[in-house]
Amino acid sequence: MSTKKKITIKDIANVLGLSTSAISKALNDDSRISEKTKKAVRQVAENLNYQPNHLASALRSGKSRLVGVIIPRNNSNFFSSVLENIEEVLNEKGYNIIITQSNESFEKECKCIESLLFTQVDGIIASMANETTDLSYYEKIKAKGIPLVLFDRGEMALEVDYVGIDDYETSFKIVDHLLAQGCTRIAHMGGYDDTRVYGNRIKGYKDALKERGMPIDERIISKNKLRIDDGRKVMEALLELPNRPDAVYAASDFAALGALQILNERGVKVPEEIALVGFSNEPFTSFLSPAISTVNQNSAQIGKLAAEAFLNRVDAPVEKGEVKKIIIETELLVRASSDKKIR
Amino acid sequence: MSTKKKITIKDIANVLGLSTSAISKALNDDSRISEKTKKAVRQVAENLNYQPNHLASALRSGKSRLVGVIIPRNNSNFFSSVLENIEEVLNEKGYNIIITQSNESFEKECKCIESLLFTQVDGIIASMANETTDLSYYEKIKAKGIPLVLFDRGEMALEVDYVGIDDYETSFKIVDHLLAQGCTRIAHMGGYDDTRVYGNRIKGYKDALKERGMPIDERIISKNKLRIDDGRKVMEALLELPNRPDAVYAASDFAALGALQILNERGVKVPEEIALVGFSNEPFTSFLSPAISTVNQNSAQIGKLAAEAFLNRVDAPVEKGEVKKIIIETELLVRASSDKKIR
DNA sequence: TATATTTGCTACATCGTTATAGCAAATATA
DNA sequence: TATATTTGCTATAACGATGTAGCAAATATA
Repeated sequence: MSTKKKITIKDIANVLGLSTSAISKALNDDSRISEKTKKAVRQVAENLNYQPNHLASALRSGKSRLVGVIIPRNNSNFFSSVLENIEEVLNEKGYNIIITQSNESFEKECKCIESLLFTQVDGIIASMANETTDLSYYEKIKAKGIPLVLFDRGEMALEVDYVGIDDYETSFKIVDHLLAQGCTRIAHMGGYDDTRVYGNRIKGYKDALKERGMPIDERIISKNKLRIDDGRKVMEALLELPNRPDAVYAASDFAALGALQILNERGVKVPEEIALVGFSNEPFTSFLSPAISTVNQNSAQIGKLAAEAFLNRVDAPVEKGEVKKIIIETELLVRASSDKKIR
Repeated sequence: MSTKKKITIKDIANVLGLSTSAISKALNDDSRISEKTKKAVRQVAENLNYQPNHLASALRSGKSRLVGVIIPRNNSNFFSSVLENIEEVLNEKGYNIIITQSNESFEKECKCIESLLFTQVDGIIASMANETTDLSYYEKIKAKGIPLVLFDRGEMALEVDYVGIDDYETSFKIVDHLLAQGCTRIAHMGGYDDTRVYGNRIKGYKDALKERGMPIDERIISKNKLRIDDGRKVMEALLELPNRPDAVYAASDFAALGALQILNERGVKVPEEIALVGFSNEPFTSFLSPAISTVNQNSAQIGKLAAEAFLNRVDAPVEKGEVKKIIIETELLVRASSDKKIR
């Protein structure tokens, strides 16, 4: 009943009168073992219900077949979709993933790295916490020669592979869309611009306006944490202005939600009086009325590409192999909140 | 520069002219090593930037200090909150967690179990996929003597520790609340009743009505996957009925959302004409207008208790130690969708 | 003072695999 | 037929830690 006794390759070896090396090779499909023996070994392994001891092989081979993933927080659809795809790609190659959450805290992020290294992961795929500016822990990973791939929240300063979207370019798409809707005064709810992502969105927004010959008014540009409440407060302030904006581009769906709540509460017509666009395609944006236009970041693709970047690094020589920065296309999802039905 | 060379206890031993056993013992704070030596060892370890090899100690000690967690899907707030708390409790005790997702598929769930066992986890904390009825894989975990804790989606059939809410009792709370609001015809959007969770909610709903002397009408009880679209379809059908319900209790927030969309689209006043209550406290329920009343499942507590249940199993003799079924209180969050302001 | 106990360490085996070297038999090549 | 190569396996030593046995010196007990 109780399978207390653990079956090892030694047991298989005893049954077949072979050496443990032969068993190990047979199970790993080594060319120097005859087909006949392999078949017999596999048969016996199954009969005995043999389960390879991962720890032993990892210790001996120096490969744990474990990949650590660090995400800021697992409450957004974006990250859970990225994770799902990383897992799918890596599982196929025999890797398991260990997921850790930094909770947007630099300190916790360091702990995550520590414990992943402790667990002897073969690589780390990470999205940095917003508050992280000290890159020494990431340098430590690199120094150990462990493949490191960043996604979404990266740092160009770090010489590592990166997969993300073009935030700058996406701001152009949004601004152009709003201009095409006839908007002439587009406000921006931005994140703190010391994070690359939000900085680029702000920069793209300003450059787009400039290139289209529109004025930039700092009074309708805000920077904060982009939570629902931030969106509410900023929207309230915007409505107080002598000349209201006729569009709001929020760099986060949560801020956009806050803005929409205020607009609905005040009876401001969306999109007729003020058009609204968010960012990230959180599922709830489509639940609301009006549904909020937003940006699909192709999270599935980001996950797949990040996993593949890791796999390439494992094979390819790590040293001096020109890091890859992969930027993928975003898709502007135009919904009711910014669709004036103009043709 | 490149720390290619790995530092082991052997290196520390060489520096100090001691044996490796002495180093191991010193680092593990063995009483048979003098304070002076311990201090010296710790000092050298730090100087050399020694990182213990987890695989080696896991192999030798037979304890990996890894705990596997299986969740159906990581897109709900509930699971991500449970995870966060499991991690917090276990990290503190020196455990790392490996998160796997079954995607609600029995087949994938089996793979998750396989790969967790392969990774030699010290225990598994799981919430079962809805379609799982064959418990043989879970029996396999038990047979191996590895602590197993189920949460939320469990099976009484399995003799293992369990942490969850009282779905049956919660249905009483909801029905009573709706009755108190003056509702007399309460519809139920339920899940498939072969899953314990949904079965209990349905049972609680019916028994509550019975106990309060209300009739049960099968025509206003539906069973499906409780996605947004299911909620929409069922709500449409309910509105077609000759005698509409004046309240809807949906066993999922997503179904409740679908229902609300239809009600809003048709101009049915919520809660005046039809009151609505969901289940799970997904964040979006509070974003909507009207905000949907729902049930807070105390996910944080579930996570903490599940982790603690595992820790207890590790210490306590596993055999015949009466399994613990922990049921925690839920909280009904009354919001606009069911609050008729009656006193 | 003789014996028992404690202290502080060393030597060695071990966890379950895999990597390396090597060897006999079978097969290919000259 | 003699030599080279391939095939199919064995023996042995790791990987890096830890647990057990044991031993000398220091300390306690009789």
